[in-house]
Amino acid sequence: MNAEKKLTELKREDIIEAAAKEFKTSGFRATSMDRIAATAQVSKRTVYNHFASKEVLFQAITQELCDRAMQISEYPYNPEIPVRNQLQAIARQEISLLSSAEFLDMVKMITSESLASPDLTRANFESFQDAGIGVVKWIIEASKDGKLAVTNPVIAGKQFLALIETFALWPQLYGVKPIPKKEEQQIIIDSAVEMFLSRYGTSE
Amino acid sequence: MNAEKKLTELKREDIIEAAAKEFKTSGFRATSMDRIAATAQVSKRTVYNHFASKEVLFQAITQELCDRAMQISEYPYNPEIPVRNQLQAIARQEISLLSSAEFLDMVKMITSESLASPDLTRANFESFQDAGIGVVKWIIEASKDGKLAVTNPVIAGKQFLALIETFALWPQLYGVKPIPKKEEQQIIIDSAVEMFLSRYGTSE
DNA sequence: CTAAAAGTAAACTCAAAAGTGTAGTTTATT
DNA sequence: AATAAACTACACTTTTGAGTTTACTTTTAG
Repeated sequence: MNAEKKLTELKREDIIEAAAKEFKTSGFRATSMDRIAATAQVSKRTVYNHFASKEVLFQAITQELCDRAMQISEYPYNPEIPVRNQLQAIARQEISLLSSAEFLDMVKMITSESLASPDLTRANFESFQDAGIGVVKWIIEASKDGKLAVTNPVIAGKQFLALIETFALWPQLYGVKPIPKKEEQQIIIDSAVEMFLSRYGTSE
Repeated sequence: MNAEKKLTELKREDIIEAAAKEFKTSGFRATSMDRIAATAQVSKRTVYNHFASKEVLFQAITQELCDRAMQISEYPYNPEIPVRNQLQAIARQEISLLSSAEFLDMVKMITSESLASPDLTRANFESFQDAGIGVVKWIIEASKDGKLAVTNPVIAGKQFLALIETFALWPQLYGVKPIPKKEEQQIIIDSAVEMFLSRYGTSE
């Protein structure tokens, strides 16, 4: 009787799924364990049998979402392709991450909690810290190859991401603007790449 | 017996001051009315005599802080001064706003609440919306004067602010970095101005 | 001086929500 | 079939915090 997953595993998944949904829509404090149990269609006691406390459950979820969202950001430099094209590709990649509802929900969730209780989300920030590192590496390689004139790659990397985030992350985080559509994304990409290359591009 | 302010006015100010302090450090939900009363050295009943509810008190405070923080952002264009210098002045002004602990506390406060309950802080966003408008106006004037080659002033304005905020606002909001010191501020200003002019500067 | 207006302390109601204990039921394993 | 492990319903304790009531004191204004 083990063709399917064991009951206890199924329950655990139900709980995680329900909690993720509730935390995303309402945040940590506004979500009660009773509600999570109800949504998961599971006894509250079962929730506590799997997760010792609300905080443990929250961290389990954010950490998993965080890891999943962050793993897509290595950009190998390729000397055969013009830097402009590579930059566009990087920007496209970044913007597609920012434009996923899942990512945005996670940022909201973590932001709203981190401001109130920094300890709860400290682990997540370690992930975020390294978010821009892929771009920086790429910039260093491109500079070595003489295709960019960058003296401070970390600053340059942040600038590049800032030019994207100011249109495709912060306004959405505050609910001021919806996630940009394809054409808007293209405008954002072009404006960022154009500015970056104006500043740091060489001959080309 | 009216040489000084009336008692009731003093009490009201004490309450506002205490509430502002508590909301700033702990946010809306984590701050209790008992605590505000204690900090203000006032009876809890007195708090409720002045402010009908916690929300009313919160909105009174954020709105005032918001108005105060936002009024400093008109940048008249001056054709006699090189655009580079004017841009530096604008950047300095912006960064000095972002670098005030008061402003940052307010952003934290409003952010953490707005993500959990958007209604509570909707009024504040109207103020924020117009934050970048002074820069945009300046860019338009400078373009008319032929000193900048900008096709979309709104985008350009956002980009300029983004280049500052990515170093002097977002990291501080998330508690990752402290408010930048004078020398760091200068680096931020220079990097933003340099990039902006590389992209949009004319002859010069 | 006196009445009204405002403040005070402390006990109170009420609701929400975290987490626990228990007794009984279902599922899995041997 | 029997036993252990997991789940369930539900009652329970405890804490926290918003907002109120009450009985009393202080301040202000006529």
